[in-house]
Amino acid sequence: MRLTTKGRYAVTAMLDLAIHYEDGPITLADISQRQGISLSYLEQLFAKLRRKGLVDSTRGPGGGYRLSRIPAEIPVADVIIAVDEKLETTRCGGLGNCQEDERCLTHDLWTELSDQIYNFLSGISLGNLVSRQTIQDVAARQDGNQKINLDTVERETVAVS
Amino acid sequence: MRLTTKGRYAVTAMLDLAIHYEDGPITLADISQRQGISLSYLEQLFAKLRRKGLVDSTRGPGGGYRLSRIPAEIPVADVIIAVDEKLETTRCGGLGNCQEDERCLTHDLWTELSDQIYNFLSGISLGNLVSRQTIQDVAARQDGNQKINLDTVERETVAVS
DNA sequence: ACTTACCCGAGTGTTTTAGTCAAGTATATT
DNA sequence: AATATACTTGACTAAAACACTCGGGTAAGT
Ligand code: FES
Ligand code: FES
Repeated sequence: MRLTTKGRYAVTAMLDLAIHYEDGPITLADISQRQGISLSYLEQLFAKLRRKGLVDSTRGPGGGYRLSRIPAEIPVADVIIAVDEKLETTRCGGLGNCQEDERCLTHDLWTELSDQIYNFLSGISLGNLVSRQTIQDVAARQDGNQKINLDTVERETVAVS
Repeated sequence: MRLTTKGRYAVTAMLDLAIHYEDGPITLADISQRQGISLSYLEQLFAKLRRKGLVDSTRGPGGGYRLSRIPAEIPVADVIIAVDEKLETTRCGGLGNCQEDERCLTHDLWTELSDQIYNFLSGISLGNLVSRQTIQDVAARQDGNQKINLDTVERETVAVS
């Protein structure tokens, strides 16, 4: 298994989408600002999320991304797998052939661990996360900061023009 | 979290030691042969395992490594941590500061996942693994192959001399 | 027309991985 | 004492993975 920023960013971005689920399409620029993830990198991630059918996109002004299903129906595991991170800890990829085509000593252990991880992450949906108080708190802080940042930008823009 | 061959090899090697726990010191050459792990790489891993006090070493002919405690008292988690693989899935390393010194949206999720993984791997000891039938089967196969390989080497040596 | 915002592929510096290699030290056997 | 065994240490490296960036495109709204 490897859980890197790719998988973490994907879940973070999808969770942002879940939090603002009622607000219509959300632009990547918004997510980038709120979550502190580079816009170009987000584009890369959302290309995969779209291909896997987890999000729908609308182009042009007023466009953006939205979840293809309600948040409660999107397990975290699906998001991570969509961006190509495997929740697999075996060396053989489940084939049981990593020692000269036969199973190695620890194959069963890693298989059990993988199941454990997969079960945990499929048991938690985006909707589940959104309803948590601690996450609402962070979201509120981010929306506040974003507003402040926008105000600043606006003021600066005015000052320049 | 990253679970790579380093961690997997460490557990495999330690399990080999646990299986042959009653046979006195085991040489890295034996483990290398049975488990198909490069000798030099094993040396690197065992340097860490020794520093962390998981194995004891004896030098010279008849020497080798042995577990410092009985297999039942060595959890798999300890072995993985000993070779520097972190069972941590947060980006912040548990500090809760990965978004401009504040906690990010997904911090709690990764913390729970880390706990889940840690609990699973500390609940399983080398002794526990040794007692499993599937693992005994693999071990038996390996001992068989090793004997065959040794016979071959012996025959070849005789043939050459 | 013009702006917004998604779409796509290629490229790139840095870090990690998965080892190797060489030289040295302690111990046991002959 | 000589020799072989086996642990000990440190430095080194090719190749892969990571975490992005850049540049140009296309569709939709106003
Ligand atoms: S991990 Fe599956 S055979 Fe080794
Ligand atoms: S993972 Fe801990 S703050 Fe982001």
